[in-house]
Amino acid sequence: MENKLSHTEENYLKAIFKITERAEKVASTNKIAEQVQTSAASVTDMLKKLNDKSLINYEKYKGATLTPDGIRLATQLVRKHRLWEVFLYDKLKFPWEQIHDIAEELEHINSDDLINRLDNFLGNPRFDPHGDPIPTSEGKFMLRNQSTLDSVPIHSKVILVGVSHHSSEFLTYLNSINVKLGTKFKITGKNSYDNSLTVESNGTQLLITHEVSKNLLVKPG
Amino acid sequence: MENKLSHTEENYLKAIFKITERAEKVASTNKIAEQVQTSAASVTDMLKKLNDKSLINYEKYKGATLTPDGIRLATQLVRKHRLWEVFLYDKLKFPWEQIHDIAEELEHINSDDLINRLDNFLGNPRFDPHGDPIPTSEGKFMLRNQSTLDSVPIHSKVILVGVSHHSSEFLTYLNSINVKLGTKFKITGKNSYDNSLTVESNGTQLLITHEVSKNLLVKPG
DNA sequence: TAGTTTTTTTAGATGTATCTAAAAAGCTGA
DNA sequence: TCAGCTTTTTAGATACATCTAAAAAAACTA
Repeated sequence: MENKLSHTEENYLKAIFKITERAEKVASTNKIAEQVQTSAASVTDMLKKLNDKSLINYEKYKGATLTPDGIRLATQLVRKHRLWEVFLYDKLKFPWEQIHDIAEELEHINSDDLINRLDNFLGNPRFDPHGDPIPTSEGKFMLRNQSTLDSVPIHSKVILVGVSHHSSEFLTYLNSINVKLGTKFKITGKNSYDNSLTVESNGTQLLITHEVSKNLLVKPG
Repeated sequence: MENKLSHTEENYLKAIFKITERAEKVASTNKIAEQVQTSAASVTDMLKKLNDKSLINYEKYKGATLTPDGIRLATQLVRKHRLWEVFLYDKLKFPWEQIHDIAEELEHINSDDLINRLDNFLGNPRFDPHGDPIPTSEGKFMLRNQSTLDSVPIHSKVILVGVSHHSSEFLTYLNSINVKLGTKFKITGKNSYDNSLTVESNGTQLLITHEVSKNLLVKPG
């Protein structure tokens, strides 16, 4: 845990964190390969290496989980990524669909002093421009009671507080229908045959497909 | 010139720029090795590679100079480095002796949009916290009529506008004698046997060695 | 200019991150 | 359960950046 990690190693840790954070208990070789956009063979090599460094628990054919050290490092990477996103969005006025890729690079810069000063400079934000919580320097996440738009009952009134995909395509689509964090929705209809929704927002009616609604995080409002 | 360069390649370009910017017409293998802290053999390998990419002119045993493309890239790196230094100093309130090393990492992030937005965010500064000029996005440098403190006549009054070494040791020493950009000096004495100076600054007398005075850039004031 | 010293290059390794192709292990369903 | 499919690993290459040791070229200097 004393040695600095390469960018590549850091990206693998983040990928395993991301995979095991949601549904899966362990991150399989193929899932990781997909996440870091490489071959399964390369992943196997890296898993051995990270296992030797005690950052993951890995056994042949059984996938990987993060060790406490691995979790700590991955959480700090997430903290850095999200704080840089706030900087790019709030200070440099980048549109939200462009911040992810630049933050991917900035997050690899290693200086605790830098990131803590940045945190203060930004006013210690607790959520990033996609609505994701920013871990504290101790690794604690702020939790929020939120649900996905596809799971709230008809006639509910909700506020968009986050998006669970950060791709430029998805966010650009949301821009085009004038949906952003803070946008209020009232569910006016549910179509059970394709799970699409009709909602009222900004005084207009919108059709939201299931593919979109399951990636919109909302709270009652 | 279309391919992205590795951090290492960029560091070599910067090193050659730095060497040929001052005295030397060409950058020798050994000078470069010293600058990037590696062996002469490694430098030879890299010079061949950069020559193949048309970023430098290199002939065996004859050292290297930058091509126009190489100059353009090196200048953009200098621009990025110095703008990040302004950010770290002005916005994050880092002391000036700590900003160089972090900017070394930040300068490798590639996004013209990022750096131009940063420039605007910082108010389009023309000099960095060490007093070095920041190139414009077109690669133009602001020049200033300045001289080194060791070369001004006795009884002159001058203002410190730059330092030509950025090492943490040197800058920490200047902090300790309460010298910073903008500090005014009056030369009260010159000791010809060791070229040290006595100066009046902030109402107190200081002894400045030749080693220090030749790295202080001043303008009349 | 011829010998000596310095500088630079070549040759041959090492370690990291990657790949493809093929083998091995694991899973699944008739 | 075992044949076939999927997943994962191994084996063997490639490319990059680096090193040390030794050879070659260039630069001094007496």
